[in-house]
Amino acid sequence: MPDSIHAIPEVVILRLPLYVRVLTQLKDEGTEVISSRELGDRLSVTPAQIRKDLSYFGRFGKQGRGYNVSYLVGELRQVLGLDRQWNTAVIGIGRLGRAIINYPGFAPEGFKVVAAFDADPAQVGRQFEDVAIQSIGEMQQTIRERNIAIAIVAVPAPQAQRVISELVSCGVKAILNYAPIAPQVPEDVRVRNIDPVLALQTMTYHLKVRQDEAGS
Amino acid sequence: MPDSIHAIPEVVILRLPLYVRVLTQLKDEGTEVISSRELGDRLSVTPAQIRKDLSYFGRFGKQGRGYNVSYLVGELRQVLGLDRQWNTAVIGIGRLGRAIINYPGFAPEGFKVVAAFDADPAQVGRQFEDVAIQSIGEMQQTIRERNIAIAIVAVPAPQAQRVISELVSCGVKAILNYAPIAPQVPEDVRVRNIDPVLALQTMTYHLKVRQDEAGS
DNA sequence: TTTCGATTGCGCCAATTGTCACAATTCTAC
DNA sequence: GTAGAATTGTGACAATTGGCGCAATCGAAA
Repeated sequence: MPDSIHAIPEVVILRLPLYVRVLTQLKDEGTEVISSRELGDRLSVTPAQIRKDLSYFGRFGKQGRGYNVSYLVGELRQVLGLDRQWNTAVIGIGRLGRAIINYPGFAPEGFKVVAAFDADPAQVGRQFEDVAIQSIGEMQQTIRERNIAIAIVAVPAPQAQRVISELVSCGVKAILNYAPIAPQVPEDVRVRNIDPVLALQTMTYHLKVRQDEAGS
Repeated sequence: MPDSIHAIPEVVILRLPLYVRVLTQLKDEGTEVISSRELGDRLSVTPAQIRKDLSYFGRFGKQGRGYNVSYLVGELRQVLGLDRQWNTAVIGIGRLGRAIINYPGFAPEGFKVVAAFDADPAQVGRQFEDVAIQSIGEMQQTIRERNIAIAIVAVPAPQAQRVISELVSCGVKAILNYAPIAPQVPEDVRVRNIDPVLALQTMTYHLKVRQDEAGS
């Protein structure tokens, strides 16, 4: 159990899915073996970093040869818990929420939307892609019954913190948040924010420097 | 010019938009002054980190009092280059691309979609929200003419790297990528990826640990 | 077999990033 | 005016993260 000796840095966990993605692609292309150098080239990271990241979880490579792609991707999927299905619920069934329910990219990766909730009584009872919309009041019970571990929040910003707090009190420990806010949650709850505006705003700083230089 | 002495860590740039967002909200709520402690509480960051981050760009606070919200948000917007309009182009006008063009959240923040491109000739010429779809071949010229600094990529994964490389050769230095790939770009080009599956996959690791513990 | 080029895993060090703690300063209240 | 409470900005330190370099090992080729 090599992963129980030292705590694993969170940044490492954040990189593993990237490795999985590229390795899966390599596997589909028929590549059987890959070195940390080649993998690093594909991901724009140093080979040393890849080797170190992987070494937190085991010894997957062979000296002089590299990593067996199928084997490594399998091990990493297991490490990340991607070897099972995860049930999710979508909260907020507006344009965005409907798009999320219809998004075909989740299911093949093991993420299944099994419930949907909306505050608007007019929406309750409607059906999208096998999923019937329920009222917010039914959330706690459904989350328990359907073993929902991950919530996807797509409500308008003003309601987002309230909804997230409610999810937390339902025992949800992982939230994918599409609302443009900085949610406050207990530290044992993980939140990932999807926020294109924020992403754009982190790039303009560098563009500005460039633009200002050109102007002077 | 306090920001010219030391290079500013990239992580700091990544946090600034968060500060801007919360400060803007505070401003709207009528808060005039805020301390680093209160701001830190809202963002789940230590006060020291906020003070240090801000200190890279100037001295915005007053001892014994805190930061004037309006003033600080204005300064930070200027630092980030959010005090101007940024023209963007969307490439790939499928379901996702159309949703991006119609998304009402960009314009208020100064990001304007002024062009749209698609490889499918049947799409070319159609109009969405003031924006006429052009062929990929017209990209270079339009990017120059319309002063487009940021590209938003919403093409299917298999085409994404090719499109991104083409954008790079058109001189684009900032790309918001919705395709589930790890794009390779020169180091002077910035890419931010929007990828909900990847975000979910970074959370399951912790859920798995919890689940496994419960099982044993 | 033996040799040789390739590549891993990891100890150790370097670089980066975060936090502490405190002097300096501001505001308020009396 | 003065005292005291609050809070910034920053230098010094601590913690975290990344990368180098090399012994160990693998596979191929002769």
